[in-house]
Amino acid sequence: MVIKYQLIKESKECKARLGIVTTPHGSFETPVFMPVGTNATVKTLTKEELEAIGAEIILGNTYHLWIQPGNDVIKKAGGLHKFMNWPHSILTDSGGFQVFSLSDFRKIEEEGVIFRNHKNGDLLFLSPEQSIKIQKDLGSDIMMAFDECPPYPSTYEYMKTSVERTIRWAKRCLEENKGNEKQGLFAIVQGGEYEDLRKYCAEELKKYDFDGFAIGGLSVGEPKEIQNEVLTYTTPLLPEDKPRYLMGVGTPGMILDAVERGVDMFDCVLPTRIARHGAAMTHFGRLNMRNKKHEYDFTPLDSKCNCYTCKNYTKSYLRHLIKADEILGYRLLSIHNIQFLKDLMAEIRDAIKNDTFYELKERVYKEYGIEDGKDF
RNA sequence: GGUGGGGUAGCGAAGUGGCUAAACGCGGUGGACUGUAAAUCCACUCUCUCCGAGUUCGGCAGUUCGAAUCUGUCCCCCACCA
Repeated sequence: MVIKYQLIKESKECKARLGIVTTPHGSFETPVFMPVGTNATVKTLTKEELEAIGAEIILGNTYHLWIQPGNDVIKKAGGLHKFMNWPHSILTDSGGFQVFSLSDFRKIEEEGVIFRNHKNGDLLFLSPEQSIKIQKDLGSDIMMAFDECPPYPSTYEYMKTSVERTIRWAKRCLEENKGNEKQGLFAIVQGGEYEDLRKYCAEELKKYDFDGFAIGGLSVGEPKEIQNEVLTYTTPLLPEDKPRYLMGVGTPGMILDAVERGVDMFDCVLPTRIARHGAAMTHFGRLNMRNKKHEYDFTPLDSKCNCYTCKNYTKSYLRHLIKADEILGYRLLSIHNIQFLKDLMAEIRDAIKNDTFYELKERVYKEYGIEDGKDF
């Protein structure tokens, strides 16, 4: 296996687990949060800043890099690591999510998906083989299988058809990747809110030699209870000796819920996106830095945070930067928000180690003001 | 002093007889954001006892059923000429 997973400890309290994932570009402890860097950049941040935060693995995106600058450019640059100057691990999403999120126009066929370039309207065709070819050019450590991410809600009939196709596509990805000793490949379990379909999908995918397993099709607008329910019955179906990745989840409450059910890896655009929208994630809940109440507040963003931003700047200054639309404001908030989640993950790992997970979960829910249906 | 142009909500700026409490932009205030078409999007932004009502478009006086829009006059600003 290109990707190694070492299980360090299972929680005595719940399904949470502590592990170490090793890729060709390094290893990191899990549960882990992976910042999203779609366009070969974690928006606004440099490699040094990400390293200072302690990020060990980031995401890139097949679809976006395929249409710009083009996988050939990145291949010639020596791969995505060299291209973007990130010597640590990279996971690339397959483009499957863009089929879901991007286009009004798309036609899903057995062979692949026809859809339109969101920048210039060009007709594009993405298939499992094409996605893997691009990801090979990118040279990511972990590639994702090309899947279909069906919307919520979808009918059982549709979901069944979709899941069966996603399984066939996963096998084609595996076939296309045969002999690749440098990159790992994760399969994606779909099935929506239908337990038997999730089970079927997981059982089928488990038969093949994937390096890890993701749970997809969640965080697409379904209620939190459904997400938890799906995780409760899906995660135990996944191999214990491989990493488990919940795609697209990144609010503190949902991360805790998912870790509790045995998930190891997370990614989410939330910290970087809301930073650019002027919001900070703090131990006291979400702060909208545009708000007037921060005008004369000369204390740090988050008194419990030791990030670069909190060590050096005040709320008043950050509010000023955001209101003045100064780039530095968005950068400083991005640094803080990623650090915030990074630190939360460290706390989670400690809590698993010490079997104090529920204590932590309760505290975080209370401190962050997480309530039913409202998570950050 | 003369000639021309102009004074509209916090600012800029449309509107030139009824459909106008008045487009739009900025600013202001709040909200949203989940495998990134997102430094984006949404709402509110004259006053009030806010379903409804009341005062507005430099001031005053008129014309009219009805005026930000027409007339007179006064005040102020800008440009050019003396």
